[in-house]
This record gives sequence, structure tokens and C-alpha cells, in this order.
Amino acid sequence: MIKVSTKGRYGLRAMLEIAKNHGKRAVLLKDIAKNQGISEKYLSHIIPQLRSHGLIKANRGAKGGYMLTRPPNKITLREIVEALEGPLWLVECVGAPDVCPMSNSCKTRNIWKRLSQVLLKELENISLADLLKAEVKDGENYQ
Amino acid sequence: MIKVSTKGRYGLRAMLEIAKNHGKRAVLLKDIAKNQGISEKYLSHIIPQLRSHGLIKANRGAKGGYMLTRPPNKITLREIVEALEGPLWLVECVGAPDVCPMSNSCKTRNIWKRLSQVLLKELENISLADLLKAEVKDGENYQ
DNA sequence: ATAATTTCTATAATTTTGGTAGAAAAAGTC
DNA sequence: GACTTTTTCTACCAAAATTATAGAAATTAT
Repeated sequence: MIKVSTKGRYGLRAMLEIAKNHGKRAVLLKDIAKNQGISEKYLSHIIPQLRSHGLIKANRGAKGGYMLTRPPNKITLREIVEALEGPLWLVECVGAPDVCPMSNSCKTRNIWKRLSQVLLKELENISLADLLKAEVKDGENYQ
Repeated sequence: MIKVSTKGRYGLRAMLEIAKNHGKRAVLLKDIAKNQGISEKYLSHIIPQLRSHGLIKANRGAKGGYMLTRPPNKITLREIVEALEGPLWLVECVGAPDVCPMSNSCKTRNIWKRLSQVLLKELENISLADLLKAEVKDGENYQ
């Protein structure tokens, strides 16, 4: 159905929580879970992915928690979403032409490639800082 | 993982096969399956969706087969992909804000909405005719 | 009637998603 | 050094979606 999973959605929201406190304090998993209404157990699978991709730093033990490794304006949404959802090609053959013998003569592959690149570019042009300062007015409807 | 399913991929390829013969002859499911290397049985689930969405016309019985209902330059990829994959919002709350009480104050929702719209617009601007005449040179790599 | 063709209903295997449970590892505090 | 807090890892599991297959019914041309 071409959907972003809870991993991507929850993970992005977690990043936003951590970013909110950038420069102030480390943020606890527990607090992210509470503020965002997400199961603590489930979040504890998602957040380590953000760390292993170098987007956040974790401190264990008392006084622990999470911090950004870089200021929010140096982190793009592409990095975040890719860390959580994997490579953003909409069909496998875009990134790995070998999976299909027809790859180099397939007109539909070109479409999926183009579409993937549009998506990527859009995500690359938005930083976590942009997201933080974004106004939320639910104007026009989706169409 | 944000991927297009076989339904979307096979279905688009089927449309291309039918479009190839637009104005000439009706195309058989059997032939589409053979030309595209797709299971006939499986395709026979996918193609009716294209018909119920008004993109193709089916004739049953001997001398049957499929035809476009409109010339290829009047069919957009948005229509095709939406017929196969369902509405193209990347998260549910974009199209149905009621599914989440936080929708109207959620900064991440705005991102998913923007992204969905970018995707839509791109697909809307490509017609089946464009796809037909597209050159396939596998130039630059995905990055 | 018969042959060709699409379409519908039912079933099923496999994979992905969305979790839960519990223990281990690390670090600060008393 | 024991204790508490906190992240992280391993294992498991249920539900849903994906990717099909089988077979029969419906439709149409000859």
C-alpha cells in the first residue's frame, strides 16, 4: 500500500522530542514514550536504530538518556527516515538492478526510480530544525 | 519499508502492454502474463482492478481481451497506481485526520502530507503515453 | 454445443508489522 | 560494593498483508 510504518512514524516523533531538548538535557526513553503515547517496550526497539545510524547518542544508567549528535539543522529527514525504514527506493530493482534481468530495458523501472529520487530530494531538503520550527496549520485538504 | 507491491508493479506493466496495442487489438491476459513473465493466475486478480477503476475495458469470451478506455495520453500514472495500491497518502492520518487525536497539532503529519503530495503531483504529470515513448537509458545510478 | 476468455470465491504459504517479556550491560549514587 | 536507573539485546509471538494457487462460474464468438 506504499505506507510509512510505525517504525518510521514513531522514530521521527522521537527525534523531534530529543531535538526539542537539544543543548539542554538528555531525554529519557520513558518520557518520549509518555509524551508521544507510544509503548515504552516498542520504542526501545526503534530508538537504538537511530543511534546505530549516528543520529543520536545514548547514555546508559542513572542520568542517562538520549541526545542529538549534531545540531538539528545538520540532520536531514532523509537520514532519519532511511535509518528507520531502510533505503528509500520504492522498488528493489532501483537500488539493486541485478534482482531483475529486465532492469536495463524496463520502462517502469525508470518511473519508480524517478519517483524514488523525488522523494529523496524532498526529504533531503528538510532538516530537523525546519520541522521543529514548523507552524502547524491544517490548511488545505489532501487531494 | 515504503515499497510498491507486486500489485502496483505488475499492474503498471500490464497497462503498458495493453497501451502498446491501443487502437490495434484487444490484449489477452495470457499474453500479458507471458510477455511480462508474471503468473497468469495472479495477474487475473490484478487486472480486474484496473477495469473496475475505469482504466481498461474487458471483453470476455472468444476474441476477448483488454483495451484502454481512453488514449494513453489521457491516462495518468496517478490513476493507475491509485487503482492498484489505493490512496497514495503515506500515512493514514493524512487522508483521514480522525484516526489520530493529535492530527491537527502534529508536526510530523505535515511532513508526511507534503511528501504524499509531492509523490502525487509527480505521478499526475506522467501519462501512459509518456511512459510508452520513454527512452530507457540506465544512466546515473541511484543515490 | 463448444471453445475461448474473463471473473469470482476460496484457500494457503510466506513475509512483514507491531508488538511483549525478560535479562544483560553500563553508569551514576549512596 | 551494593543499588538504582537506564539503555540494549535476545527471544518470542500474534495479527495483518503480501503473494500467490485452484477451481468453478460467467460471458461471448463461432
